[in-house]
Amino acid sequence: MSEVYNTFIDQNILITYGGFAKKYEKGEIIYQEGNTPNHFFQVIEGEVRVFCSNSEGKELTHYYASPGETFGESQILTGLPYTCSAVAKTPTVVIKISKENLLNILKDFPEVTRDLLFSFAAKIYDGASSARILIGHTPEERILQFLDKNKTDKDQQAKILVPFTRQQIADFTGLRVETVIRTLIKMKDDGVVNIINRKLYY
Amino acid sequence: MSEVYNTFIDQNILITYGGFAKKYEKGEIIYQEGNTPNHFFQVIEGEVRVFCSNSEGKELTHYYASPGETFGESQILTGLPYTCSAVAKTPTVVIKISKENLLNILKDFPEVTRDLLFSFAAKIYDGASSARILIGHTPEERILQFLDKNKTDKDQQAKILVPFTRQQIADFTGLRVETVIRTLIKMKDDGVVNIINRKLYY
DNA sequence: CGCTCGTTTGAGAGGACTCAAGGTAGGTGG
DNA sequence: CCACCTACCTTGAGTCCTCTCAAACGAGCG
Repeated sequence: MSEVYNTFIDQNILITYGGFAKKYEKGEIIYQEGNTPNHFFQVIEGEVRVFCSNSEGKELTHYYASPGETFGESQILTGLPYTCSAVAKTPTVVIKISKENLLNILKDFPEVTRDLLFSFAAKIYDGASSARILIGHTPEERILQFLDKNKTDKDQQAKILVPFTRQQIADFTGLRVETVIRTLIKMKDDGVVNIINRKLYY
Repeated sequence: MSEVYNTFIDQNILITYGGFAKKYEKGEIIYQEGNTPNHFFQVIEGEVRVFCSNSEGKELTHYYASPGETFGESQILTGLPYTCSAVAKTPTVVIKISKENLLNILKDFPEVTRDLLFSFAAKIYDGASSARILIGHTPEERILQFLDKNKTDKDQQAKILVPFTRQQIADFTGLRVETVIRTLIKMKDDGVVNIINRKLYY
């Protein structure tokens, strides 16, 4: 997710309005493509991977939700079935709250609605950036888009460590691992990235 | 866009708070990739195409904004530069309002904020669906995703006219026109779609 | 009729994917 | 301290299929 608006709903409010915490083991499914949405989720601890998969079982990562971030918001509000799955990447604690209770919060706390609106705007922006990644038909172009999107400090001249494995980059860009590896090597030769001891710097 | 939440802001409120109408000719650029966002837009008349392009100049359509729909919301709220361009597809009238004025509306009208929140949720959902289209590595899979997404009545058994040209489908799916055409012909032979007099039915 | 836009067909090349196998690092347990 | 295991990274060869470029056809419109 974009780091600009990392807004979230006050935990106390969530609990007061019927929200409850739930723990998930690593790898446990929180919800699955096709399911009917019942809850709004906010991460307290751990990390959640939200992704969708195509017919061949290839998976595209949409984003990782970290503590403080929400996920599954668009589905709970639209009521449309999940088009993505959410899986705990690490042992994770989330607060779940039903749609009805969430709507009560929105009614009683205009500032929460406002915060959420900004958070949603960031998600839309993020989604559009993801689409940008997926159209670049050159692997290099896709990877570059991905790296740029995830570069926290855009002005940083020095190359910094990219905290993703080749496989994760592949899952974000819709490429195969082998293609990512081969392309990164080419990019290293061109001086675009550094690879030191298998670690990637950009 | 998804048709579920076609919410928009009351025109009178927009005008009262400093919004103003502006006319664009067909093909005129409303904003461009890289620009700094200054306004929030709502379509009154006509149709606006929002798209981004890659280095080769290939364009990916994100969505068409019809009367009543908003666009460029995520950028005005996040303040991040445009990653897409918006162009009037037909002669178009939009209402523009500055960020400052928009924020005043949000402050004074909680229900507008709420409506916008739902509208944003639909946009996020829509964006995720677009990503789904782009990962299908078979052209048929991509086109099918696209057709399903745009099928208004999901339960409709009879095939209905698809109101998009081959080129438009190509721009939505990230494929080339020729590929779309060849794939559609194959899909016709398989009975998935109908093509009568060059018109596509699904 | 002539223009324009959309559709269609053909032939060819490039490149990402696929499958298969091997290499490397970091962590765990004896 | 070493052997093992697992997850990640790397390399190779071959196939398939989309893109590319080029050309032409069809329909709608003034």
